[in-house]
Amino acid sequence: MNAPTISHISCADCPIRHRAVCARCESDELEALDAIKYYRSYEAGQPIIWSGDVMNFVGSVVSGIATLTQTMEDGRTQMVGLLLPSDFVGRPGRDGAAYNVVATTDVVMCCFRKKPFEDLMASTPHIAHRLLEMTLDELDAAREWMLVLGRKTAREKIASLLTIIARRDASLTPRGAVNEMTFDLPLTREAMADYLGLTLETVSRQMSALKKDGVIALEGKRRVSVPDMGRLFEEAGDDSDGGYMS
Amino acid sequence: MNAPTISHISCADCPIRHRAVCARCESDELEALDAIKYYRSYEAGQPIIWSGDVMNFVGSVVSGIATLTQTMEDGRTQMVGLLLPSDFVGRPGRDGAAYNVVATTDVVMCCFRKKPFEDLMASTPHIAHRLLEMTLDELDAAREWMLVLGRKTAREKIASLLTIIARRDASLTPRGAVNEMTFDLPLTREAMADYLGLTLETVSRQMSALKKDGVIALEGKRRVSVPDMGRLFEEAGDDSDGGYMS
DNA sequence: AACGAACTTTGACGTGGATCAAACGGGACT
DNA sequence: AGTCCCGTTTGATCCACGTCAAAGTTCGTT
Repeated sequence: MNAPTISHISCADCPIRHRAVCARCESDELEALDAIKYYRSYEAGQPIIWSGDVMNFVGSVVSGIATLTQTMEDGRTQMVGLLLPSDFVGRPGRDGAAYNVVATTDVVMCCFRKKPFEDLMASTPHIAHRLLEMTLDELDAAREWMLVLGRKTAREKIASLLTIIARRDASLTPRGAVNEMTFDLPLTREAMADYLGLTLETVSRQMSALKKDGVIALEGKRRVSVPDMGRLFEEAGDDSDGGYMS
Repeated sequence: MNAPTISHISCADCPIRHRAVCARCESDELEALDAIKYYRSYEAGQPIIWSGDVMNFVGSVVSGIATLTQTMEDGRTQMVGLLLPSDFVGRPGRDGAAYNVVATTDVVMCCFRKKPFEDLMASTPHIAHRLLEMTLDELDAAREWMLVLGRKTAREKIASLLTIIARRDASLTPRGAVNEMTFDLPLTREAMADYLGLTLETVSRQMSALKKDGVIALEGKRRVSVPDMGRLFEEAGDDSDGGYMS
């Protein structure tokens, strides 16, 4: 498993402080992006994009958390991606959205109108390359998740999700390689279930089981403490530390 | 769901007749690709790339079928992609392979050494753009498959797989929108199970059930006739015809 | 403080698919 | 023709997770 590349598309003065702006950014690129950007806010629970809609923008999440989901006619839904600050939304060159994007907390997006962005992409190879790297990262993540969905038990699925959230949280506020950590779950039990291909009851039961077994501790419903990250990786069935240690 | 973009990377004289070479190909691009290409053959069952290996090439499948799989320590394996002729393998800019690639039939690949290919990419925006489109297609496919793995029943999973193979087969040998078709299954029951997150016994049982119910007919073990594609799409739980009709 | 709404936990029970096991092709060798 | 090997089918049983139902928790509102 390659460590995800840290690279994203961002205008010059977007308040994304969560990751360093890509070192290869040229100032003229930033200015050009700056000229076509605008901000949009969404409230928790509000849809950002509906599958099939015409999408006339692309953009990055500045703050908050959004989910990418697919739904069947009968209501069964599967989350196919989790969007955290600095994540990119949109598919240059495609007109329609393929998934539902919903804000799970209040969300601020930094948007670029699609046409000018595509023009900029055509004239700025760096941006196209970074976009390719980001898309390859997403593809890796999606395929890793296919293994989780297809072959892991409920307990392993929960542990895998906690691992992913812990890893992303650690990369937002780096503190070196530590063996214990605590973080907030940004998802309801139902959203976790949609991510994992489980029911919310099973998620709840497995969370309780992991707590009983001392793998995690819960403060309230949402705050999770992991006394031993190595133990959590084992529970997830991962053959590595998932790129968390370094 | 967007119809997948038909676009791929191919040298000038590769015998890929299965899809038209991208119309935007400039002849100088083709010549440049031609200069760095070489062919490799693999026998059925032979590994092409092992996860974690250093990959010093990228390339396209010319003939045959290969699978992309991930494996856990204890042997559980999940297929994360199916490579048919004209599909691209490799991740420009990445050194290590993230998955196992195995030839399921005899396979011929048209390879490009990675470094020269990356140089060419840097100097030829068209190639980078096409690669981005292909990666976006793969991402869409992976995410669609996440819904299958996470939320569909065994019977729906089988029907979904048959739908995909029928669709790809139809695009290789176009014959207009027809309601019945027959094709060869390029996979063993075990490979189907690995794709679907099931056991081979369950795959076999569900195939028998679909046969008993008249959704499919089997000639031998591998040849499948579908008297009514619409019926198959319904069985797959798809809200659309999966892009097959046109 | 009392209420209600949304989320979560827990229990009892049913079932779809996994597991274990055995038999059944069909093609490639003697 | 026989037999070996590999893939496939089918059967019997089990269990992880889904389903249905009820109670508990948290938090905002009156």
